[in-house]
Amino acid sequence: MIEKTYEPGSVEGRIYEQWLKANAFAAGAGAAPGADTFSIVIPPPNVTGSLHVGHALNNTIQDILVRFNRMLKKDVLWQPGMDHAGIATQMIVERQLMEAQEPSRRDMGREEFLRRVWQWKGESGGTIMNQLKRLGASADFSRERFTMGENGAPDDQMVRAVTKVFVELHERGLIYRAKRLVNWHPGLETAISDLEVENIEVNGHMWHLRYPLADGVTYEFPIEFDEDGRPTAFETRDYVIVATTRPETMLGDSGVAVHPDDERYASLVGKFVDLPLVGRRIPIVADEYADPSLGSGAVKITPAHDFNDFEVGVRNDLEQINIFTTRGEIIDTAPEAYRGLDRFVARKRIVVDLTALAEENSTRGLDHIEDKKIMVPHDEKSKLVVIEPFLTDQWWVKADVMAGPALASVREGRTRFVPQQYENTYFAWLENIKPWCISRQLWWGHQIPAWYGPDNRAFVAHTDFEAQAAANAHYGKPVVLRRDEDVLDTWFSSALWPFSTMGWPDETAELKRYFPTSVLVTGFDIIFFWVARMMMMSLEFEKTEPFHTVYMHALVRDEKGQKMSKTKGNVIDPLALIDQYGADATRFTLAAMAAQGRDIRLAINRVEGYRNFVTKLWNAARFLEMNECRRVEGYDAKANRLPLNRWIVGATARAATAITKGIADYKFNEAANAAYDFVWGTFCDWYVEFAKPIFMGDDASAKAETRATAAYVLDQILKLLHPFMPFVTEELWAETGKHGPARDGLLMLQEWPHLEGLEDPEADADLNWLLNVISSVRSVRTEMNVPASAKLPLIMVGADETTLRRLVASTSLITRLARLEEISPQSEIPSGSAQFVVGEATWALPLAGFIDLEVEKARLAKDIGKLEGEIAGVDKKLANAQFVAKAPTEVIEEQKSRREAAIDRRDRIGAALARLS
RNA sequence: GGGCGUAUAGGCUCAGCGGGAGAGCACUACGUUGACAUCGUAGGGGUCACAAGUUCGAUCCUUGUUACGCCCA
Repeated sequence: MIEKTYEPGSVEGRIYEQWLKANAFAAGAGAAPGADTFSIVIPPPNVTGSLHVGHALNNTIQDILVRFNRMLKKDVLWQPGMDHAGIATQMIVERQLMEAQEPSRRDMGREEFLRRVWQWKGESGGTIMNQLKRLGASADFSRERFTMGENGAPDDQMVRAVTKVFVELHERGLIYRAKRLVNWHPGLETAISDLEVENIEVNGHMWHLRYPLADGVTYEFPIEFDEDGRPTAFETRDYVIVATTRPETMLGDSGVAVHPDDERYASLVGKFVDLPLVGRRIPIVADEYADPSLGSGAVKITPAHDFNDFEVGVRNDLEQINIFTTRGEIIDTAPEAYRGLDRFVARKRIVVDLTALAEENSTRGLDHIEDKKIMVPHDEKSKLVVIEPFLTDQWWVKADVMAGPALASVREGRTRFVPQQYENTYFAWLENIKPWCISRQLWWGHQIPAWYGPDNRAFVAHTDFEAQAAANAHYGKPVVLRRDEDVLDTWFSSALWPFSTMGWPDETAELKRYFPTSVLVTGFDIIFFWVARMMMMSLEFEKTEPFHTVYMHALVRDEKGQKMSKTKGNVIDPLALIDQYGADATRFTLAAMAAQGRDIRLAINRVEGYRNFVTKLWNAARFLEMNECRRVEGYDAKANRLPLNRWIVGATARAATAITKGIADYKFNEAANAAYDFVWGTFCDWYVEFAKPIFMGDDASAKAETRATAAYVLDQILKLLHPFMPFVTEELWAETGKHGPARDGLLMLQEWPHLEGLEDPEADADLNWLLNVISSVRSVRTEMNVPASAKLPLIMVGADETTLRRLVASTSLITRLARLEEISPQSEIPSGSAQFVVGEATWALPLAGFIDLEVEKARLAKDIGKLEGEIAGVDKKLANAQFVAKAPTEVIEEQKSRREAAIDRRDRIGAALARLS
């Protein structure tokens, strides 16, 4: 017996265990012999992560695709795994050490610290994998991979993959080491990539500083102008004014730049200024970077602490003077007064000191301060720490070179984006890509396979043994090597994910079978971080694209359209949704709202609505069971006699087509809605209602056919809904399997319905007529305020043979569903009746003494008004010679038949109205 | 500043689309109906942001404007 209520909480865990026990998620489970493959690699969630609603959407979509393709009997692999998430994970463990008042990372040393991180990873990392299981994810968890492998050891396959890629890219000249400005995180004391920096606009200031000219040099600076902007008055100055948003960087100034065409300063190029507070003599250079229209037109140049200034410095051979420690404090080579000060403290101190200078001498020190909105680089994760351009030695990937093939793949259609518009985003970034800084000054991650000799020459090699050999050969004697302490950017290893998870660099069977993958499902926010880099790495090492299709799904926002964030407190926890409404309702909601190219505003009431849908399905199945609708061995859906049953199998076929097409086109909302409409709006609302009188009647053969058909259609529904709602469908599959022929296994391994050829236009016409009559009676009853309890007679006038035949076949149905007393064909409409028109016939509900004539007249008049409007519209079109001449004939025919139908209807209703007065 | 996207029911969340404006929620009325009140039946409600253009015909295509969102600088 199917329970009275469906309780997801008690069913889901049990069903999931059954799937696991049956090994139904394993690669190739249920596949037809020799079937095509379908493979997906999961976007590996951070090992520190927990399931948020974005993951829920991402994995719901993957699971729908995977379950669908598995039911198509393909050889399916959904490859799961996690990312070691270098920075995030290291921070978590460091914080734990701090909270437990244990020795810090540096105090305990690298080896012990890493042991602790692995320990933590083993204990509490991977929560998210269990949370994915709650969602119903059918990934092959036996193949779970981690970006750092089992234990991070050099001979671990995942580590070998990274090492091989690094070494070979280095050999090919695509990885190099160089001293460049990087985005430096002074809190974490590591470099980060430009993608991990977020520029945030803040209210800042522009400080205008006077730099005195050296060697007694003066010049004439224009201070008044005529209408045409020509200078009319000058003053003699022995200083230049430079403007900066970061006064503290003046400690590292090594030049002042003016534009080569700026006449005001032409005489100063090649002269020097004495840097205030520091006393350094620095040159004035001409460089096009200086914009004459901004501020005074002269800019201070700090090559070691600004990306633009760095370039200016290189062009003009200016010194690169670093003024910060790795923690963003002023270094000891700076003037004593500032040593050891934090960046922002130093800024204040310098402004104070420059102000003091100005008070002593009005041609020195601070000129003035201007309020200005400025863009400040922040750490993209915390959005709190200001990122510092910092000069260090780092490892870089020549991303611009590798971008070429990655661009070509998409341009030439070997990989396509869905929706396509994201290709533009991809192109725009790859066309302007900058070198990728891949080294991080962390401990948690893939340690860079480079060893340094006594003179700091780097030997890049697969193993220390190999490096040692190379070094010994190079120096001609045994030397002591020191391994690079740094690790690689997390995204370096994630970039290899589609093939490293399949065993690369070993030539495994999986790699051969499942790579390249079929589709990547991910959010657009990691196109650059991940998608583009997987493309580059795969094309470089496997000479093929890692996936044929990239499906980009939307961002999930709250119902007001705001990004969910912990600080805003508007986070919807998918696990809470699953607890409250069930995994199926949660999944169905996400799928139903996943329209392409549009953000999802998740509204709880939608989840509630789809929870109700789960209940509806449950109850329908329960009703069928109660009415002994059992599957029949050898049932043939094409052999039905009753129009009702011929109609429903045809409608099922249409629904199957729509759902199949929706999933295949990545239009999950269309598939979900087609399923919802069919199951609720057609199967439950009409078919089951029509079936009731048959079940209660005594026509044994009709009863048998309808029972068998109902059971058959329910089976199809369970299959069609399974990718969206795996739990409730699997449970009902088992319940309905208790009667009738034995099931051959789990629903998730059944074959997807192929129902072509079941459509039956004749039955459709019969049933549409029936729906129409019943709806019309119901509508009239409501509008006439007829109590639901009142059973009325229905009179039909002017029916043709078809209608009579239909009426004979369906009298009991109509009587029941429209709550009638009896139905009789008559030759005349009784006076005082409410009337309506279906087809050629006019129908009447004799309500004399009961209906309000005026209300009925108004109702009919309103209908006529609508029809008149429609007729007028069509007439106008048909009267237009251009329309008749140019519109396609089928459109014209359609308009004509619409017009006829409307006129016919209007006339009949008009006649009904006339009878009332 | 450059790029991308979105504007559809007097409320909310959203479909759709070159020829007849849709769903769910909310709302109103009714509910003695042997699956389901997590329900049923019916109903009200939109000049599809604004303007111009293309077209026989525009909610849909083009351009512009406005508003909002996102990405990049």
